[in-house]
Amino acid sequence: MTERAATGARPYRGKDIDQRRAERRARLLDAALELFTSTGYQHAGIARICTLAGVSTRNFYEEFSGKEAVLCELHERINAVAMERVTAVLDEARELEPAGRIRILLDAFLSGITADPRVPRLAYVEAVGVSPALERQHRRWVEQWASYIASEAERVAAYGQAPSRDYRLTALGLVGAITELLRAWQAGSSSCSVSEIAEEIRELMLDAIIRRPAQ
Amino acid sequence: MTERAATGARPYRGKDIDQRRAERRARLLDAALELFTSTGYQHAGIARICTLAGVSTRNFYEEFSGKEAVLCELHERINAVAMERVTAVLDEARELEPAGRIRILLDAFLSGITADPRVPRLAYVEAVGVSPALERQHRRWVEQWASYIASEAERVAAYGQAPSRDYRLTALGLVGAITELLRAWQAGSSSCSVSEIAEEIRELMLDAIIRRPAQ
DNA sequence: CATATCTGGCAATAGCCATTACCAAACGCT
DNA sequence: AGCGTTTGGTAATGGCTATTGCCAGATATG
Repeated sequence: MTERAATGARPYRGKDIDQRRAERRARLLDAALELFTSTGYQHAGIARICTLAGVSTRNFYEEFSGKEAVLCELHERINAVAMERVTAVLDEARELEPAGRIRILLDAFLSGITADPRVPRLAYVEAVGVSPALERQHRRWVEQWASYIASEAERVAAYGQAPSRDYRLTALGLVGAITELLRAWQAGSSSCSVSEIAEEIRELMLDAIIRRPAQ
Repeated sequence: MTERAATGARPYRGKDIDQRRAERRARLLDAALELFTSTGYQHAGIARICTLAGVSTRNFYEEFSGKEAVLCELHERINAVAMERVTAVLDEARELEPAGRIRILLDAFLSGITADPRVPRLAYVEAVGVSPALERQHRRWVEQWASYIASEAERVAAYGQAPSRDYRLTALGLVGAITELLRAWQAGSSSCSVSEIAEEIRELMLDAIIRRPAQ
């Protein structure tokens, strides 16, 4: 009688139960991305997100603990997807010379992140200064990107094209440079093109890594 | 009889009327800076700001139109003060060689902005993604700082130590690098010292400006 | 075909907080 | 010293929105 209560894997409305949950989740994330980047995170109401997603508020709370949880997941996904893409591309180019790897890394990252202008907007504007938790998450990713860049720099150094030194701060600065250029790009789409940004960052990065020992 | 209503410059409680207003304003700004950077802008209530400032909510609305106006003014002041300081220092060093000017510029900016950790926190974390108006204000200042750096770079170029080219994007990236390093510094005070940041940015900047024509 | 069970939408609730009306007290002028 | 005016604190109000309880409809199974 009551022992069937724990089933839950039975198809219901043509689809599996957690399949529908997943679809709702995806629609909610899409709608949230849209609203967070148009009306802004603060002024985006849960009701509106649900309406846009075609999901009731009841179901919203079945998936997320609140608005901030949605923002967290979006932020996490954006970074994870970008990181995965970059890692995959760099794994392909294992035999390439270090400087070429950096070019590849940047192209992969930038083409991915600028495919949808809402993505950099969410990651670099809307998700800033929201809560201590999100701030920690953001710092974690920044550190991760920085150490990724630093390890590539060390590879260049091992190749003999750059001095052997601690690249942590340099990498952190480069992450900031990329972030700011993307933020500017996203704010006014007329000010500069993606290829210009890519070119600029590439030069900035190579100059910072292949640095003359001292001045 | 009623014509005296427009006076308002008569001393009231020992002090002039607009003098007291100015003092209240200052106290409110101080209290807001403190709360915005501790509990965060969003979760900082107007009542708390007033309590901390020793000012009633009534007087708050006499000075500011709302919480966001306070944040705007803080953001504006921080940038204006920093810009003034940098301009003053550079005016002194009019005869210095261009590369030395850049060193001076950075030292002045960094020593000023890091004197109070709350300042970079407010400018680079709390004031981000709050409203379209604040975002515009932020962009205005970023552009201003970037063009300032760009003009210094052109000075280096004119001196013959750097190629003559468009430095706008480079400067924008450098602003981002500075911002990110300060954001990291402010987040965890143990990760890096101000002097390390200063050193790093100096190198980053000089390398980016005194760039080999092409590679 | 009927019933027990699950699902999801609607609307009520409840808490929070900005904003302002009002009143009491302080102050300067005559 | 008294009065009219200005000041400032307090407390009420009003609106907004996140959150959840409840019910009607849908669904699979016996």
